[in-house]
Amino acid sequence: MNIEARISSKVQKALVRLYNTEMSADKIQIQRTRKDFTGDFTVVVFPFLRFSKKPPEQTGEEIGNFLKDRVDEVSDFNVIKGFLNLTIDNAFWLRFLNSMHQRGHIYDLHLDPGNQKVVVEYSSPNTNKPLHLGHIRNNLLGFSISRILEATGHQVKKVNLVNDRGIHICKSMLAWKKWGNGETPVDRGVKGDHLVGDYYVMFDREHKKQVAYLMEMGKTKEEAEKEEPLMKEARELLSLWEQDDPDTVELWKKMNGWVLEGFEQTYHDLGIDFDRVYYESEVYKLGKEEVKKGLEKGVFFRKNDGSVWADLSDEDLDEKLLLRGDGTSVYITQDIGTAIQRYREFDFDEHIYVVGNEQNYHFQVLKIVLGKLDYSWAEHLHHLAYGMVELPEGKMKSREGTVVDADDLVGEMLTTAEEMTRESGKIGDFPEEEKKRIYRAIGLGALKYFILKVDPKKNMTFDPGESVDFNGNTGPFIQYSYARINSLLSKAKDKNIDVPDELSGHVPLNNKEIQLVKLIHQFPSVIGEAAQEMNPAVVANFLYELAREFNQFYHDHSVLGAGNQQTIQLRLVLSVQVSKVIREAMWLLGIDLPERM
RNA sequence: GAACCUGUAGCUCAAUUGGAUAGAGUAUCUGACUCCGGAUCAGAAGGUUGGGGGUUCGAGUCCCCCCUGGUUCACCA
Repeated sequence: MNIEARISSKVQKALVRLYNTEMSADKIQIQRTRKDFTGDFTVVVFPFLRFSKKPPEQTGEEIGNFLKDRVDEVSDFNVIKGFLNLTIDNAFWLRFLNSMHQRGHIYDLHLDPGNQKVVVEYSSPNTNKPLHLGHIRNNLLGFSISRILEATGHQVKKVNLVNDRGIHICKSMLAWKKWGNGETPVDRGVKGDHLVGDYYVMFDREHKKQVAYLMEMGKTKEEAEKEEPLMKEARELLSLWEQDDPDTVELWKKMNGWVLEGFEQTYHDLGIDFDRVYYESEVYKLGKEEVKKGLEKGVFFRKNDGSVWADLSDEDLDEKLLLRGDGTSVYITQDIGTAIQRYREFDFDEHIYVVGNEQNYHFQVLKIVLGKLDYSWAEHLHHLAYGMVELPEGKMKSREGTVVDADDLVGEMLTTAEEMTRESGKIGDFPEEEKKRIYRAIGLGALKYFILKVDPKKNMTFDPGESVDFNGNTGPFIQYSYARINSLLSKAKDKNIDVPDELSGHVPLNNKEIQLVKLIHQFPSVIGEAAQEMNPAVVANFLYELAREFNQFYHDHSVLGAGNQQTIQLRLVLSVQVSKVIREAMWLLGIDLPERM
């Protein structure tokens, strides 16, 4: 049992003894004592006043005395207003540090281990244009959350659903057919996803021109968009594709191949991966059957034109189209099918969709519709809705060319990392390959940390010019702290100072040291909270606090130069444990650590 | 038009889910050991938490009314 739980249960006993009151553990608030007060943990006594019928100070005193008498670890207490601040004995922190030092990992020390099968879907790109900043946020979130859930004991399947069919794909195909002169990514020396994306943009531009022209000729906007010849051709292409026209399918395969190759490169550069990749072209028909079953059961209804709908009025929503009049499927149809397929495949306990919050309505409806089909697991579908990434001037718009391209961004990060590292001159003697790895760790670390430290559900602003810094609350700051500890340890080795396997005897701890041990102690519950909230930012914020605390400690106190052997050993063990937590927490974020930088 | 989300220091973000004097970074200014890494550390300055009301021991957080920005409400995905 960890110390907070022990205190909590003793407070319960105190309430019974002193005020004859039973209170459930979750009603007892125990929090970290704020820095400006003395103490380690704080019990909020306000909720007890209606039972004690005494002023807050007196109630706090009474409970404080009770705890001091019966909990060995509580060495002292003070009461300020309604807050009972408890001080924990040095010996406890020392014991804890020793036990962590003897453990292989810390992250698997969960308070409340889970053992569920969880599917996490993320990325889910369209194969008509390259990935951009928004996808980066999606990918990093999905990947990190998967690791966090794994760390809390769950079995995670990372899946990707590639949207490789539909009218948007046909647009770039058509443009390439018309104006591409057969060029390939190799011909032009660009990544395949970028090449295809260019044709998608080209289509859009020409289409708009044509629409404008038709409107000048006196058509209304609706008429113009409907009659515009390029769009008509694209629709014909889609129809040909659905009829398995050999030429069309061949073209589709070729261009999709280019894009997917480009995506793989980007995923690789970002350091993320999947356990299973689904292609919409392979699964899009699955949903139709399920919808038809629902129709037979009378859960859905058919309109005169043959289209199939779900009536959601009992959920205070409108009617929702599930199949078009011509029998073709819409977006939600395939999600119905894939959810059922995945349930059969994985028998999951939870299914998480990492998808932008503009699709809140979609997932709300998806759950309801699956519920109507009597799939009880529908309530275990969870939409992790993250906010948009905006630029200082507002939303990214592909038409206006303000989209931040994923590959460009990664490239810039690596370049900056290289420049910064060169300036510091710490790795001059490293082989070229090793240097590249370090630049990559730092550049990507800066980018990943910058994005993951923000609460997923919030929109965030990204300023391409100055956003990703290397000083302050950043990835490199944490990496730097880690590299520093490494350097310290190798220096110790040079001096033939060993890190002991165990600290023996009574070693006094100063404030900074206790502060660090407390943070290490907090780590498992931080992971638990991050998993619970599905929020990597919890881990990032914790990491920053830990690194900052360590840097202060390192600045104020000499490790190898500490006066006595005992203190040197204590500080070495503490440093090793801090670096272990940094490594594990960064792993949860998917960020690599350079040994030197 | 309706529903939902959002608004915290010049800028980018926190705030233990209703708890103490709202904290960090950045930018600006000032300073730091001949000593374990200066991508560090310390200090100054910066706030009517969009505005107004309410709930209670206590509100950035919960409720109501406005204001701002955004998203969704498609036989698009």
